[in-house]
Amino acid sequence: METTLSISRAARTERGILQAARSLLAAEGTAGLSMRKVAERVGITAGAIYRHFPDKRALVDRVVAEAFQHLELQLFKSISPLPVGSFQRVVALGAAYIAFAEENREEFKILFDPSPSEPRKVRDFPGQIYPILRGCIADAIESGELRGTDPDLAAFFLWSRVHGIVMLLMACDFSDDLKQSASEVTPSTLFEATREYVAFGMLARELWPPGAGSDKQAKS
Amino acid sequence: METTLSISRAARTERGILQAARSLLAAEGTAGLSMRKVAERVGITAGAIYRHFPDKRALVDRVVAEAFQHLELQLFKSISPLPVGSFQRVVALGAAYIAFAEENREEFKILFDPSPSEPRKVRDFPGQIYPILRGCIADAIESGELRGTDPDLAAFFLWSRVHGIVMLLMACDFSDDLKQSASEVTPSTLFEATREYVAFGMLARELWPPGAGSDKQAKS
DNA sequence: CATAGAAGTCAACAGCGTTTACTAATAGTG
DNA sequence: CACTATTAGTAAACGCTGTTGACTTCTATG
Repeated sequence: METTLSISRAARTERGILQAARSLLAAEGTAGLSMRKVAERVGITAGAIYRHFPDKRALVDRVVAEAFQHLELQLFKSISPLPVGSFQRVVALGAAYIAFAEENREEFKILFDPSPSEPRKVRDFPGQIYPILRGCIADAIESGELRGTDPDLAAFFLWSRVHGIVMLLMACDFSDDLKQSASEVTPSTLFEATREYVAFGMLARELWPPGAGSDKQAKS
Repeated sequence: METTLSISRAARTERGILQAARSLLAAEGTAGLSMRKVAERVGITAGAIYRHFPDKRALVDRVVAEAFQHLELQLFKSISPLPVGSFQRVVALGAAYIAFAEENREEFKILFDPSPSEPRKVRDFPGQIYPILRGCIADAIESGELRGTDPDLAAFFLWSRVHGIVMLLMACDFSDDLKQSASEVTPSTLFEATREYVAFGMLARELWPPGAGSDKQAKS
C-alpha cells in the first residue's frame, strides 16, 4: 500500500471501474461497453467487478446517474443570473438541457432508453429536472409573463419539446432538409430557431386571443 | 405439394420468419428477439434464416419497415376527410403519429433508436412522414391559417413535438405529476391537452403580436 | 502475529450472432 | 419421366456476451 494514502483498495478499484466504464461508454456507446473490456482497463478480471456492482445494469446506472448530477448543476447555473419569474429562465433551462444532451450523448441515451419494461417515475430521476422546471414555470405564471395555465401541463409540454428535438436529431438526419432554415442543424440551433413558435404560437394573428374572454382552456 | 398452391417454399418460410419476428418483437421487445427463437417458431434452424436475410439487422429492419408503411397509410387516412390548407389537417397528422406510436411501441422504438452510429437521413425513412407533414403545413401557410414561416422549420418543430411526447412518456412515468392535468396520462391525452400552447403560444397576451409590424422572425 | 473477511482469479455455463461444410429438397430441362 | 443444378435447411463450431462458484491472495483488525 503505497498509492494515494488512506484510500482503501476497494474504493480505488471502484472508481477505476466507473471511470473505465464512463470512457468506454462515451467512446464506443452501449454496444462497446462489456464487463470484460472494463475489467481489462482497470487491470482486473471481469468477475471481480461483481464484488463492487451486483449487475452490469447497476454499473451503467451509476455512470449515468453521476453524469446527470452535472445536469442538475448546469440547470441551476443557467437560471441563476436571470430574474425570478422571467420567461428567460424557462428558455435558459431548455437551452441547458439541450447542451447537456449534446455533451453527454451516451449517458442521455441510456437514461431515456425506453427498453426497460416499466418506465421509471419522474421523481426517481437523478437530478431534479422536473421540480426545477416546474418551479420556474410557476414563477413566470405568477409574474404574468406566462399565460395562466396549469404549470404541470406547461412543464410537460416544454420538457417534451426539448426532449423531442434531441431525440429526433439523434435518430435521423435533417441536414439536407433544414440546411437553409438554420446555420447548423444541431439541437441547439433548432431550439433557438423554433423558440418563436413556443412563445407566440403558430396560428395566424387574426385568430388571437384564444377563448375570447376566458384566459384558460380554449379548444381550438 | 399440398399447401397454399403456387407459393414457393422460400417465400413461405420468409413470411414465416417475418411473422415470427414481428410477434416476438411485440411480445418481448428487442431483447427477446433472437435468431434462435425466431427459427424455433418457424420450425427451422437459426442458420437457415441467413438464406433469407443477410443479417439480424436486415430482418428487424424489414419488420419495422413493414410496420411503418401502415403509418403512411394512417397519416393519409387521417387528413383525407379534412379541408386542404386547414390547421386541422396538421393536428390530425400529429394525432395519427401518436396513435401509431402507441399501437406499435416496439417498432417505433427500433426505427427511432439512436444507437446506430450515424443517424439515417429523413428521406430514407420507410413511409414518407416528412413530405406529407411539410405539404400540409405549406398548404396551411398558403391558406392563411398558419403564420407565414419557413415550412421546413415548422415541420421540424411539430414533428419534434409529437416525437418528444411519445419518447418522454416511453422513458418515464408522469402519472403522479399529471394526474389532475389530464384524464389519463397517455401520449394522446397529453397531445390534446397541450395543443393550445402550440396554437396560441405560451406568452401572456399583452406581448402579442410578435415583431410588431413584420410577420416573420421576431426574436423574443 | 494470526486470522476473518474482502478482493481477485480462473474456469465454466448458457445464450447470443454468424459461418462453414454438408445433406435434403426443389425446380427446370432434355 | 429422369437427370441435374440450384436452393433450403441442418449440425457443429467460433468468438463473444453476462454471470456464477470454487478457490486463492491480499488486507486490515483484534
